Amino acid sequence: MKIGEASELSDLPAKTIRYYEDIGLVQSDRLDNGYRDYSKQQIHKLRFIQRSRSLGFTVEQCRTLLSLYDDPDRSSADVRALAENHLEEIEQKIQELAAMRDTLSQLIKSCQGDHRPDCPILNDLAGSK
Amino acid sequence: MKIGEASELSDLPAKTIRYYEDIGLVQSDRLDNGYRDYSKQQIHKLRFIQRSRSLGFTVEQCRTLLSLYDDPDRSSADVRALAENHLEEIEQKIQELAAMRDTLSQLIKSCQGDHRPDCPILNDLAGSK
DNA sequence: ACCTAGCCTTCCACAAACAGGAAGGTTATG
DNA sequence: CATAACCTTCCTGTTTGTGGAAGGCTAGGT
Repeated sequence: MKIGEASELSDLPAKTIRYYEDIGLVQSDRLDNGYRDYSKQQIHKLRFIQRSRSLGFTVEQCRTLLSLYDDPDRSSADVRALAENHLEEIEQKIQELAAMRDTLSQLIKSCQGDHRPDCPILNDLAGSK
Repeated sequence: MKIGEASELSDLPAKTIRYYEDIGLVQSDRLDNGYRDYSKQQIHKLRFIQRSRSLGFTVEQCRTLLSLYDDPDRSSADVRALAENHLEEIEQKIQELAAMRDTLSQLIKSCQGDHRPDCPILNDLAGSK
């Protein structure tokens, strides 16, 4: 199976698949003409990565997850620890964004948004109390 | 005032201030020895940028905000539109992260996290239903 | 036989927003 | 006069890809 089909099946752009190969995340076989050739196994890995990335894991975390997946002697505690770590980061990010959201919506509410230059948003950014 | 003090007053690393100058966001005067020299006005701008960045505006948005701030003929509607735009992006990001969080915490909950290799997290990533 | 379309290849450049570090100049102080 | 604490410029690396150039392979149509 060539990269175009692998792309559709894995829901990853061909360019991204080549990139993942570049950084050693997934290998590929080659046809006689030099085209990349993917087995079902490799498509499976690509989908695994796609799913992991969609949950926000970094590429390096995906690398670790893949190696855990490939290791029959893994302990689920390791996987869980990785996931918990990631979850905490996500939750922290949400907190930060929520704080921004709250401040911003306050500011927006207080701004008339008309043709006049007077603007509480700019006043706030400028540090005027 | 030299960059060290400007850094403390603006709560921006000196390195970042130099970077902002590089990309034309804030200028600086120079002393005879070549050191950067900042006026109160310029510190004020740096703080404006710091505050804007802390609310998640991109550097380019900061550039626009600064130019609006400097323009006495601006209309507050323009500022407000920019802020609303940004707010929507933040809210969308929060939605995405919340979805990740929900999925992840479900998966974590379902995983024993012990010495055994059996792991629902990996199973999910692998696409097994 | 030739042309075109649609695949595929490699390689290079760019994105955002800085951080780290090298190599070296300046200034105040002990 | 040496040292510390500033400051300077310049180069590299980070993360995760995307866009494009230049060119090879293959099938189908005329």
